[in-house]
Amino acid sequence: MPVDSPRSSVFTFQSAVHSDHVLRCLDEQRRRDVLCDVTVVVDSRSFRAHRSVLASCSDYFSARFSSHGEAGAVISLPDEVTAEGFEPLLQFAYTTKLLFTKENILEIRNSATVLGFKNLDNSCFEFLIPKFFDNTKNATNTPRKQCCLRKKSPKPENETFASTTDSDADTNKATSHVALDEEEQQVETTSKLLDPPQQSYDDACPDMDTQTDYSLLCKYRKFQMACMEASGPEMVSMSDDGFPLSCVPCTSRDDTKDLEEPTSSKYVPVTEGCDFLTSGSSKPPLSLGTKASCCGEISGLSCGESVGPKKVKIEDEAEEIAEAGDGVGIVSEDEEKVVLGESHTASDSRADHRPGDPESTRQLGSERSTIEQEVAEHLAKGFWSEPCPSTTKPSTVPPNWLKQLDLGINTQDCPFLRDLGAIGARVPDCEEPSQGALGSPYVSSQNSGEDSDSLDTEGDSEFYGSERACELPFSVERIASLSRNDFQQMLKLQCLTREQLDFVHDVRRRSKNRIAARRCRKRKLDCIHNLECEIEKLRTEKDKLTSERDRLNRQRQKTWLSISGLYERVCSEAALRPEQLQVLAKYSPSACPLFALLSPLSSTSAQPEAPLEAQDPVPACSLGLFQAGSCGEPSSRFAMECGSGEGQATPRGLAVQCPPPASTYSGKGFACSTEGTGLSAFTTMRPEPVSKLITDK
DNA sequence: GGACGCTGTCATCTT
DNA sequence: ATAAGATGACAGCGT
Repeated sequence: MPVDSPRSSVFTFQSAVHSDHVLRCLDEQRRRDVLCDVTVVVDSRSFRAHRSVLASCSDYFSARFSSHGEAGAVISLPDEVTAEGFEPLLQFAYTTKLLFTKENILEIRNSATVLGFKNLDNSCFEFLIPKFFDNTKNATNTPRKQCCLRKKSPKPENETFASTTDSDADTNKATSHVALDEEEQQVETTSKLLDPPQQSYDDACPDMDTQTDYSLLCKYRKFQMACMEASGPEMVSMSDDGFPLSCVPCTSRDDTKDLEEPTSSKYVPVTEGCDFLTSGSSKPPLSLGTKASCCGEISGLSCGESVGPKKVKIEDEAEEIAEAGDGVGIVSEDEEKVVLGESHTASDSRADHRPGDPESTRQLGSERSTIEQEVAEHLAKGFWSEPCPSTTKPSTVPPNWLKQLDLGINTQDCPFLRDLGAIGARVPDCEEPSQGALGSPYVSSQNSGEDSDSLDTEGDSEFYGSERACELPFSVERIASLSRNDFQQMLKLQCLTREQLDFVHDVRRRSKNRIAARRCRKRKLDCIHNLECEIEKLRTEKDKLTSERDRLNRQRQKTWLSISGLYERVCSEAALRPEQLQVLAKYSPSACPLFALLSPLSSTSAQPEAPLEAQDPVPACSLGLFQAGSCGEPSSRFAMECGSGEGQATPRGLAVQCPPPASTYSGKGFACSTEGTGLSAFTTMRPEPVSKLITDK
């Protein structure tokens, strides 16, 4: 039931080639070193570039340029960035194409992470790397998951990301970093100035090694808390990722399948210019690259998997991309080549689609997202609902949604439905309109006809009864994507009935909730993934510490044996009586190598009953006493007082029974320390003379 | 046919 | 007070 509300059409012209042209010119300028205003030095190699381009692509450069102003004509990148990793990124910045090989993808990924390369974040690598490397076998060889590296990615301190909330920031601030290994500490230092770019579900993508960003996950409070409890503050500090166009880190069935069948797709370097791929297989081409997704879901799709069940995923991806604003895509041309490229929207889709090919259109339609369908519907209705008389349903449109659309138009006469497959890559309203056919501009109408939410959802279908009569002059996407103010303003501009208003609000509510649910689920998955990552990391750390402890124990035993030998020797030569040794120990200055003086005793009365090996390897404190004693710290008096009575006057026994000094973990191993508890305790317990000596010192 | 995972939706709570 | 977002619970659907 059409509503006789005034309808005004707004048309948008958008050049499909302008952005490409600009980028090409910039790339050309870069190659000719024209107008380049910065030199980037990596690994002693220099790259000329434009600041604006670098800053546009990289959070790191953005921060550097903004903080250094015009000062830095030459920029040296952090050590984490290698020329091998940076060069492809630079090329990507100017061409939207990332050329990589199995050999350098890790370098690229690491560089991209450190530099906070937008649109190329982890999800892409997250999908690809596991395919390159056996994730299970080489878990330790592949770069640490993003949750552990995220901090390495610089981000301007004041930069905000959609996914970064205040609470996130607070959490990060509150996070205390435990000692990391040197590398991490180094990076961490850098990161303090330049926080990692956090691509959120709305603007980013994780990685499979998904370096999912914990700061992003901070929204997921309960999980975050659980994470923090489970792994301590370090965890948060070490995690990161945004959900850069967040691709779910291979958590879907399809991803799993991909991982399980790594040979299903081959990834080899692709020649430049191999931009968008046409399906090399016999199956109809999929214009998946259009909505550019870095996720394995879509790329997996293009790699030969059954596409039928993917419909929802495509939609999902499309919406996420829509939210993200800029997509990252793995455009698989065939199973032999892989290129990462930014979305170029509809044009690509159109290129793949075979207009007029019913089979192609049918399959495309069945795979196409509901949003795309809606867009097509709106576009179609916007132009044709009035002029087109109700006729038979076109055969080129999937019947399942023709039923819902019930457009009552002849799609053969309607270019939008006729070429429905080409519209799939449309960018949501929140962005600029997508590009039209290849090389040609297209005209879109924001004046759409009947509104509809996701056509494939159960709840929505209810609306296609009475509510379908609510012909709204804007799209569902628009309803959902507009800000509150814009939304209200748009409603004010329209003369809508109460029914329509309710419908619109309901559509908006459900649409947003749908997206929120996706985010929520993604966060859960990311949290799980991060926890797994952290577990793995902690296991590695534990192994490392265990081996370090064993090494130190061996070293301590060795030292003990060595000193014992000296003991024996000195004691036998001095032949002092125990009483003499006690007196001597009591009043000896701390600088005096007391043990050497006391050692004669050990040779006579302090022979350990059990072999040294059988004892608890020389207690830490004993070595500490030796060391400290040699430099004048503890006195024998203290050593004797500490004794529990078994070894009383025997130097070795005293040493063995002395309470171990406080041990602290320095991150590199255990170290005995008399700091704090040590020296102060000595000072307190020592007889006056010795105490005074220490104090004087 | 049941288990399982994914997704959308609703209700409720928090921000 | 309201809107938006987060999240648990539920149901439908496909595998």
